[in-house]
Amino acid sequence: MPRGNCQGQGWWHGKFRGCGYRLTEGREAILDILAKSEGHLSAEDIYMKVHPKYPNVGLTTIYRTLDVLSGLGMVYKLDFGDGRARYELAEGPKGAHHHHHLVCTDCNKVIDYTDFIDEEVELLRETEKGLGKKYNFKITNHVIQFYGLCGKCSGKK
Amino acid sequence: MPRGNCQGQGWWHGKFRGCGYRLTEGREAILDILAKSEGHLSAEDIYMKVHPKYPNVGLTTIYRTLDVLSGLGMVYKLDFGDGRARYELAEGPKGAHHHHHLVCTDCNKVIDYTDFIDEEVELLRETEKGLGKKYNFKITNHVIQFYGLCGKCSGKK
DNA sequence: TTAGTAATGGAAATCATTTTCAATAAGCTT
DNA sequence: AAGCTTATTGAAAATGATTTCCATTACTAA
Ligand SMILES: [Mn+2]
Ligand SMILES: [Mn+2]
Ligand SMILES: [Zn+2]
Ligand SMILES: [Zn+2]
Repeated sequence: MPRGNCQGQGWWHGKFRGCGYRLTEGREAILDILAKSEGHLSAEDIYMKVHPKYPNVGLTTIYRTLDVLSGLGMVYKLDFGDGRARYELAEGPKGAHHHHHLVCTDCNKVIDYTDFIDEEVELLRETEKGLGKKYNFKITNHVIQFYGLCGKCSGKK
Repeated sequence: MPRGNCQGQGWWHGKFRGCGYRLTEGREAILDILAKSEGHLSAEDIYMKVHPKYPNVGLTTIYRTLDVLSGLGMVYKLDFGDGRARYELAEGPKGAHHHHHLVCTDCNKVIDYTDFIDEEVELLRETEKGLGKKYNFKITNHVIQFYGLCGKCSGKK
């Protein structure tokens, strides 16, 4: 039963099974919600969405599954500073959609942006290579977030 | 008593007072610890260090002060995924020391790096300008972190 | 002084996430 | 199809970082 690092091929059935995980109703439900919701959902958000159709899937399973998924690199666990973790699919059914985030520190609005992504990604690639070598790190991921005030919030009091 | 956004001049006495905050023993102690510790301290870490000398400063005050400080932009509140917030001074007594982070997802070791900082900062400046205009955001801060396995952890089992 | 208000600490409350544990279900082997 | 092994599960309880309460104290300005 090979666990651990199982970067694999296609979509989830195979990936899951290939890594020794069992494919259960709850796990599929969660993945489905993540795939179609296209947002930044908290564990509880997901629970709310899964519950109507699968009332027997508990919050604990949501947390556990999210953990497995982010361990497999299928899901990113994000922190926007609002006290709860948020999750998004690493890549949709039809390929990646790499983006970074713009976060309003006042109302917590989050914008996905892809502008400048190419330049950023290129620089990141080089940086990762350089840092990896210099500090002997095997870099697998990065986070770039800009914080500030959205239009609505900067025109407040 | 002008509160809120008080981006100011020099070092803390002035900044604090200028923003209508009172400079108290506890606050000074916390700032001192942050200034000399040069790490990524949690609220409790700070409490531990402050307590011997100022046994009458409570954890609650640590949290409150840290909040004020990050509100003033004097301190960065960081999340490395280990379940507690960590703090670092935004700029030391002798000027800024802008850096980004390299985080081991296994042992939570954190490395401050300044390599590539110039290129990164330049790109960030442009990106901020572009994003700010396009999304009508007043960007005040950014976070760049690379995640991966440190040498020790990548050579594990 | 004196009043007005900011700041404090200790205890209690919050609340997201984890842990425990007995029950159940997946996938594999007959 | 039935049995077996063990991953997975849900509910409830535990955890633990951060907040909130509130009565008390410390500043500041007039
Ligand atoms: Mn996103
Ligand atoms: Mn740092
Ligand atoms: Zn906003
Ligand atoms: Zn490590």
